[in-house]
Amino acid sequence: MTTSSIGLKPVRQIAAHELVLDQMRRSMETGQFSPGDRLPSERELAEILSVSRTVVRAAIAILEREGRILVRRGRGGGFIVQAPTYNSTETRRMMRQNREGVRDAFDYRVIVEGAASRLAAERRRTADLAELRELLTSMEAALLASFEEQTPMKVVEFQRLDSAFHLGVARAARNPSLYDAVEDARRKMWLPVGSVFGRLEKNANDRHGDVLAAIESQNGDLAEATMEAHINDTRSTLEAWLQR
Amino acid sequence: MTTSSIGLKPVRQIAAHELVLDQMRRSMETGQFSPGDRLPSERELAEILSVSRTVVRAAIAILEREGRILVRRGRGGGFIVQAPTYNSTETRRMMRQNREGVRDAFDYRVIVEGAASRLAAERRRTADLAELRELLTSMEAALLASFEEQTPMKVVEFQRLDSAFHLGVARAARNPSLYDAVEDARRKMWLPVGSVFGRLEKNANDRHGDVLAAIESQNGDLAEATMEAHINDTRSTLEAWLQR
DNA sequence: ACTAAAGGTCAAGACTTTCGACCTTTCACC
DNA sequence: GGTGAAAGGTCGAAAGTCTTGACCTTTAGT
Repeated sequence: MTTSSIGLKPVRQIAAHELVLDQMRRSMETGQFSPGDRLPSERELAEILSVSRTVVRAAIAILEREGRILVRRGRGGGFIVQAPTYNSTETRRMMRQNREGVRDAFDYRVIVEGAASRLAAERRRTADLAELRELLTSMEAALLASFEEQTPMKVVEFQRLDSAFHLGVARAARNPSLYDAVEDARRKMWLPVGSVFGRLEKNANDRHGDVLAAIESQNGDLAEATMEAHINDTRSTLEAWLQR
Repeated sequence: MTTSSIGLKPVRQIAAHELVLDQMRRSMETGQFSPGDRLPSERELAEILSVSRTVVRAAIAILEREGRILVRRGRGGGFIVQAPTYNSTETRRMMRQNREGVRDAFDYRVIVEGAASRLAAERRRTADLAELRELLTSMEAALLASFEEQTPMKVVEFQRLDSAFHLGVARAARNPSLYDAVEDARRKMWLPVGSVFGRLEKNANDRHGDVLAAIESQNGDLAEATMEAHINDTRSTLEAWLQR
């Protein structure tokens, strides 16, 4: 008879190149490197990440196959970040088959981002407000620009700023675990989803101003409620898009 | 000139035996194995965790050095879980030097466990209630027993049940990310802290009943508020203990 | 006393990662 | 236009970790 031992699951050792891949993905997704930027050179990356070049190359090879970066040889070459190309039909199909997962992901976002917004209202400093305000104006600009010319590039730029704004709020909450949770929640679901809309809605930026205002006024309840409303707006938009 | 590249941190590859160690610790801390229990045999563990015996042994060796398990050879031998021995003076000193970390950890617990309690109220099924109710009565019994005879063993038993109760609430919320967050929050801070109190307060179980009642009545607001109050009670107790 | 069930040991081989040397491509500058 | 520097590309040896399987030792139960 084997012991039932629920709770002990097989461990999966994570290869060094997978860890590297993860970090590079994250750095691109959080907008540290935008489309067109060059990543640090192979040798620099190996140095920064303290792994061998071999490992860096393994990660790079995967990103290249995915089309996420372009590899150019020779002087002035390097790894150039490409705009992500999502297959919206595919994503939509996947999400339709996983309604429960989508719901859970949004519920989780509402919880952690709502709480982050509340704490941010209580703890924000002047520098936080300045940073968020700047992101807000950049988003306005990006949104307007995107209506004159709807390129994927513009959409990506807006989403990069959107991510930066939400993470900025989380940072202003000054709780490391909570920040990680927010980052995690966004990575898990929002990035693939968000990038699939393809074009921006006119109201995409409406709620951000309200959130910032609530944080500025140090009204925790309001800040939480506004953020929750914002995320639930997005949820509705997504659900409508899934119905279509 | 080196690229600044903030955000790309050195990756640390995690050895298989560390992953195993982690799972074994978790399984003991969440009360799947209590002091006195025998873990599955070396060979079974290797099978269950799909690693080689060598790896299992590496993890076991560490747990043994820490006094967390006792290794007995021969037939009828095995790995026997020991009651954890925390050094309360040491822990207190560490926590005094890290007040901010303690505050953040409690803030995080309030957020995720409060939210879990709310969702649990909305989604709980009959089976959840039965499970929680049973844990509650076991806790009552353990608490009473601990007053007749304050052994470390009794305290550990109560804490095991306490953990099971809180995780049970999180499970009833039926959101995997949130469950992980609750587990994480408890592991990060509460287990070392909780086990350091040394003896149980008479009111240690008072709030659990209220939490369960609120969840039973499907009153989300109340369930959240009660859980928050419970955790903040604990926070106060801990802070008083740190002052002493 | 024997046997089965446990932990303990060892060695060969596979796989991953590191390190260092060298090759090839490309651009910028002279 | 040549040349050098800066990039990616390739290779091979050595070190480290993990797997596998065979075997040893200890101990409790029959």
